[in-house]
Amino acid sequence: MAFMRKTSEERRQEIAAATLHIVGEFGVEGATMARIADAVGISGPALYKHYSGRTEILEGAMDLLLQRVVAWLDSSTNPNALERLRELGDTHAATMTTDREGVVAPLFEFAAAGHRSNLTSQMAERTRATLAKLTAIIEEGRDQGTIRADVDVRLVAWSFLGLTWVENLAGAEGMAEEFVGTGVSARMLDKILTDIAAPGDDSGRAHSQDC
Amino acid sequence: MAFMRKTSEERRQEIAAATLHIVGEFGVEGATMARIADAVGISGPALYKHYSGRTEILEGAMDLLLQRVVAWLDSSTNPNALERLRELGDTHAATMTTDREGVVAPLFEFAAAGHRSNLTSQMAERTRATLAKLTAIIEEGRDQGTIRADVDVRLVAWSFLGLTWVENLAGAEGMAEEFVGTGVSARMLDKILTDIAAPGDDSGRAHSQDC
Amino acid sequence: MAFMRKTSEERRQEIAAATLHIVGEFGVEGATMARIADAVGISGPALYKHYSGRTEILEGAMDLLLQRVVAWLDSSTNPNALERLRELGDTHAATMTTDREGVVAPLFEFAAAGHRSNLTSQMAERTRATLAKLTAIIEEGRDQGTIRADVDVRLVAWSFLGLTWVENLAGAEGMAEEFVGTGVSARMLDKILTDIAAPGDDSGRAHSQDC
Amino acid sequence: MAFMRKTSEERRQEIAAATLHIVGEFGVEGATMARIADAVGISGPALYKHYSGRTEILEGAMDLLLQRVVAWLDSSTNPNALERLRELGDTHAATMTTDREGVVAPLFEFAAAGHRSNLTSQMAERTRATLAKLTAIIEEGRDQGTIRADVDVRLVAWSFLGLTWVENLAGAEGMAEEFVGTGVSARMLDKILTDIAAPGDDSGRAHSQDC
DNA sequence: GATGAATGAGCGTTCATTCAT
DNA sequence: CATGAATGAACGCTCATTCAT
Repeated sequence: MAFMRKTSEERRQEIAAATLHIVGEFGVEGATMARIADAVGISGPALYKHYSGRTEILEGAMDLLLQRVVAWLDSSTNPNALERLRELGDTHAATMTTDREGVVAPLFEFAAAGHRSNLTSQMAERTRATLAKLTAIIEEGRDQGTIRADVDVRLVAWSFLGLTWVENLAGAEGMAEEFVGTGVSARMLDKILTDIAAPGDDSGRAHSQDC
Repeated sequence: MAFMRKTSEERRQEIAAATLHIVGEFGVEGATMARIADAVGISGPALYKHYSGRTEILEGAMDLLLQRVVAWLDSSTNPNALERLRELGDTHAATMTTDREGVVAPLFEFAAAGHRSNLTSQMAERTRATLAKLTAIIEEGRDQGTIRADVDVRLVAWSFLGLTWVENLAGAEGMAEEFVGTGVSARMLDKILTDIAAPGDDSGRAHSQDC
Repeated sequence: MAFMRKTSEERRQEIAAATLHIVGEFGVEGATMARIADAVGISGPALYKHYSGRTEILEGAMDLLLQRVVAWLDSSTNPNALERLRELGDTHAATMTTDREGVVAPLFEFAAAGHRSNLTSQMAERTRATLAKLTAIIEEGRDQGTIRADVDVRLVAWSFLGLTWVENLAGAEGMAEEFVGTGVSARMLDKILTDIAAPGDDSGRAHSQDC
Repeated sequence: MAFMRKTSEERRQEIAAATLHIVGEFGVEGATMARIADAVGISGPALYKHYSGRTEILEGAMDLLLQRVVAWLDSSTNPNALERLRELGDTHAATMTTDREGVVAPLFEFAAAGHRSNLTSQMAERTRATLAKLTAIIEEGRDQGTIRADVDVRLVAWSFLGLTWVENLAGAEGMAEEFVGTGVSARMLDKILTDIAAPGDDSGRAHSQDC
């Protein structure tokens, strides 16, 4: 049990996951081969049996990250698109405190490192994919009548995505408590959703009172 | 106060400024002593005559950054607080393309690096100062009647600050064109301001149509 | 002798041959286990089933090389010893351009690496064998009257061997064209042979004019 | 005395010399940064204060080598060109046993490594320079009447250079004793010089008896 | 008081070799 | 018995920092 040899695919996943965690904790540049190897429990050069080099490991970590983001976006099966958005927002805010290193932290680190490493294009691509997914949800809501017809879809998608970013940044700056904990973040989400909720639909927990 | 003591102080400023620029271009971890010394024109260990080490230099750079942020917040002298917010937002969006390295880029880099260097607390402090300043402006607007009385001041301050953050992150991810260039960012700003504009006040360039 | 025992022996030969080629192309230090395994088509530690380690593989390659050198020395069956020497010289110069990797290149590489690996003694042995063979040819020529009786046999043997070495070194330095291509090498061979040709024997294509 | 700081130029020379020696002993690929640093008495990365990297160190070593070769070629001031050649040959054979690592060994190693590293062109250039210098000496001898007029200058130059190469290779193969020690090398030099000596000139110590 | 020399820690990577499977 | 996983040593190189000068 102690010194079990793992198969390559297991190891690859293990390495990617460990790297993702390390990126979340120490940043992309802090994700050194030694730290990764240490986290996996193997020794330095052994990483090269599973990946061709550090870059490929980082790419593998990004792939895993992407999967997790997709999983997040698919995590809500609520048929009501507006409700779905709210649940996504709630989930994101929740993971800010429960599993930062798993998704939001590395996501942010990759984005931050993006314009220096050559990972930029990949991150931009991923971001666009996320935007597209959000856009699709909003349009679905518009079609099903839960979201107002005159809504600026791109504006809303960016607002939603932006909110998650700000949560991340606040977390990175050690202000998660002040932004998320005190409910500011939740009120911002509420505002976004209330503003786009179709009249008569009470999916949004609160309503803008007089508009 | 002393006569020629300024030489050293000038050098400190020079070093801080150079460091800030380098941080904007290469990130916090890319701000190596060699690069800084090179940019200042002195070379190598001479930096230790003015600062006790790399950390202190970075702190000095952050101090300078803070000054610049304050200068930005004070850059508009418009008596109308609502208008002032709009001008600040416009200025930020503008500097995204004109002088990224000067303020927004290093600001973002410091925030990004924050939670692993020991600069976090300082950044949080700076962020709180900015929030306080924004809060003051909003309250001023409320008092002068240009901003609605029932506005959630903290929510608005965070929304405004968050918008600048998202602009930065979009820029870092190479998506400035898609977010700022296509006007999404401007529409988000407009939405924030329109929502808080006192009825009858037309400081906001556009109005939400039916509210 | 055994029936299917040849498989292993074949593999050994295969490995030795591949190694020889690699040594010719990348040098002794460039003959890595990975490259050898790759060339043979098996991969990695399988080599240890046939050889005890890298050193033994290199020794195996040298053995094969020795065989090939012997084959070269035996390649001419011309009964006239003087002619035989000329043919050997011509063959060597020819292989410089046609099959460098097969013999001359690895031969040179092993010689070059000799004094730091522990292969030196083997190479010296091989060299002595070659010298002995050349000596035998020269003495045979002397006995059959095609080579002058008063010739300094060791001097001639070394001169001949030295010429092949210089051809190799010139090739290694990228000066094959200047040394072999322009006929300098051929004239040196001619000079050696003319000087030792017995008077009246016209085996040498040219004659020293005034002796 | 113990920890004296050396000036850069001293160190550069020191490093080049040490590298040359190491190349002579361990080959070009064996000239590792650690070994060089060790030989100089400084520690690894300190080398980068004087050279930009390993390649530049190797080039520096080659420069030094070139100087030494030139010094060798200029070491004889004998007005008689034929005598000069003999003295050069004698000196070379002598250094084979007295200071192998200083010149001949590294010279050979660089030549041997040449076709793999990108030092080839430099070595070829150096070789051509040496050939040119030898050619000049031979032509000078022809003009002054100590060397026969009908001599093939290029052939002689290559023969002479080739002899030094063979001495080197023999040394590398551990056969210096058999080639140089027993006088074979000296007789080869004698033969070259005797063959080109102008009739009546007895600069050559020995004469071929009957030609 | 500024500089050049030097260092120790650490980086990503390669290689010959071992061992469980 | 051949392979894939793993390792320890070593490689060239970068960096923040110290210290003699």
